[in-house]
Amino acid sequence: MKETVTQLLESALANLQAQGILPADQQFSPQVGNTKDKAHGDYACNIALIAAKAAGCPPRQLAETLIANLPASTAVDKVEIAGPGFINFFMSTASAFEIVETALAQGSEFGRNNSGNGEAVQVEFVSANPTGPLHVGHGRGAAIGDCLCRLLEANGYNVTREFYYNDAGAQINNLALSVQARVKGLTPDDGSWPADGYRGDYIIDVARAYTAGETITADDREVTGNGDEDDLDAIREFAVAYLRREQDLDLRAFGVEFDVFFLESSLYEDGKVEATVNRLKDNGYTYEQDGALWLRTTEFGDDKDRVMRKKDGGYTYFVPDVAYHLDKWQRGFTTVINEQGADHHSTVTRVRAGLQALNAGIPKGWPDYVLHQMVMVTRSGQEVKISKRAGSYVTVRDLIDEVGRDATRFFLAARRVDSQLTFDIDLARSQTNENPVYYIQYAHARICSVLRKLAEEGVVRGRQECAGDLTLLTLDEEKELANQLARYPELVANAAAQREPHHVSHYLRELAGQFHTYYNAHKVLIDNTELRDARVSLYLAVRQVIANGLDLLGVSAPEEM
RNA sequence: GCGCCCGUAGCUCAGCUGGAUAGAGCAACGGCCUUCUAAGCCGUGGGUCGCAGGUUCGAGUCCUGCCGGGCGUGCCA
Repeated sequence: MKETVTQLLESALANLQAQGILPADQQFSPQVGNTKDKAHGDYACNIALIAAKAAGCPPRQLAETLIANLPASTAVDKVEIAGPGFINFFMSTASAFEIVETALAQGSEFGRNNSGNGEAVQVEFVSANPTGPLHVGHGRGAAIGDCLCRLLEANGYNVTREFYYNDAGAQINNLALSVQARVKGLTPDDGSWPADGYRGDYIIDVARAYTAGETITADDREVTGNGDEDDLDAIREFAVAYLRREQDLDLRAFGVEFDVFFLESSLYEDGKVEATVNRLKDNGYTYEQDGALWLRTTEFGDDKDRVMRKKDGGYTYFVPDVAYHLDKWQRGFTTVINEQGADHHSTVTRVRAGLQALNAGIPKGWPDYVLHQMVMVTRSGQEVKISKRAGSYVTVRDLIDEVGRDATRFFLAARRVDSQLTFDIDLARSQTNENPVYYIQYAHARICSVLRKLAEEGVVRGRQECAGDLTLLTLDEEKELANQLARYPELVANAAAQREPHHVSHYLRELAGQFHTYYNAHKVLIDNTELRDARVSLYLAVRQVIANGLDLLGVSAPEEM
């Protein structure tokens, strides 16, 4: 529909260029927008305001000339000039409901497109250290990252979901020491407890399982605890496997599945860290100072140079990070998106600088980053900081157990990534109209309920069956509902292109609201079967779009509440 | 100090990459269930878009400077 208007305008602009009213050597691309006020029609275009200078005449006059040169179209009822020179398009009622047929014909495919053309895209997200249960910040990352993946898939990209495990650094040593201390019966209050040890209760579980000789299966490996309290390597290996399995179970409960779990340790094992270091040295971007090896990241926009190899001989975290991203590049991903907490934003410059210093033909701004801000959890208006199991933070598991998977996912993906998020447990738990998740799901369930009622009357409608005479749909609510459905495909395209998954939940909230309004104002199961069937067709289209949209969020679309 | 992000109704947030009179929801107040699910709907009130400049036909949106909050500023990740 919007495309139709755009095409009409493009053709009119070409006419004006042919007539010499507009310069032929300039490009004019009309931006067609949705109107806020229906007094302004269905679509509006500001091209006359923008091109007025080039035409050398007032915007309104140019708008008039443009309208005179618009090709005739049955889709358009009338065109008006408004304000300083906006061109407002009023679409015909009949054309507005074509979207109902389209949505029903395409079903779960409606809204999807193939603009990605099968291009391989990798999204790395969550990437928590295997040192404890996932916290709510990881949950936000999981919800955003997975929704982004679904959006990219809906645009025809071939998406790989990847989780990077920092299983090789100092934090892991900390973990091993903490578990070892618990194996030896120490508690965090003891004087000999490791300095930066992990104090959460889950360490007790790991220690107990290790002592008991349990066998842990985590992705690519199986590890059995040997119970030896002095074998720190065995403890480390066991603890990492244990927590990886636990994190993966949490993610599955959250409805997120990864294609690749990439281990930092494998970069060392495969010699990729060493190779990266050598390459950086060979390229002349490193120097020795104070017993450490430094990288000249300042040559690539960093504030100061960064240490690569510490005095103690170990590498700082960003060296394997660079090796890892080189590996991503070599695997053929020209588009890579890293979803991370904004508390790690300082790595962005560093990793990109390291990649540039490799001279590997990697583009400057590569890879892309989506950084989400912090999450605060509240209950009864008070901030919640403590989880019994993890100690100092609220876990993803806590939230799933308490408010459910759907609400957790929805709330964590419903806000712009760069604004801080307040997760209100009371709101997420409530089963009233305060809660947008239930509000949207209820719209879906209501439609299903109407279909059941209709079936009781002996009328069975296929979920994608368009029936009735759509020209009988003449109410304002119906046309606006149809217009909202027509926006869905551009929502899918925009949200993916901008990497802004929060648009999905907002769109659905609006669509559900419009539907509830319509539902309450006009009965659908009426005696006039032609009109009834047409309204049911509209209902079915709404149901389909809600289901498709919820699927992008990884939220269920229940048949009844 | 420096870097990144944020500041929109009492609260939680949108604002389609510069457009028309700034929008929702919640909370507050007032209505609607012999009618397809009231987990719903309708109505009312509520704003110097943090402040001050600038850019232009036009700024919540872009630029500069302040103020306030968050995060970072490790030879931690």
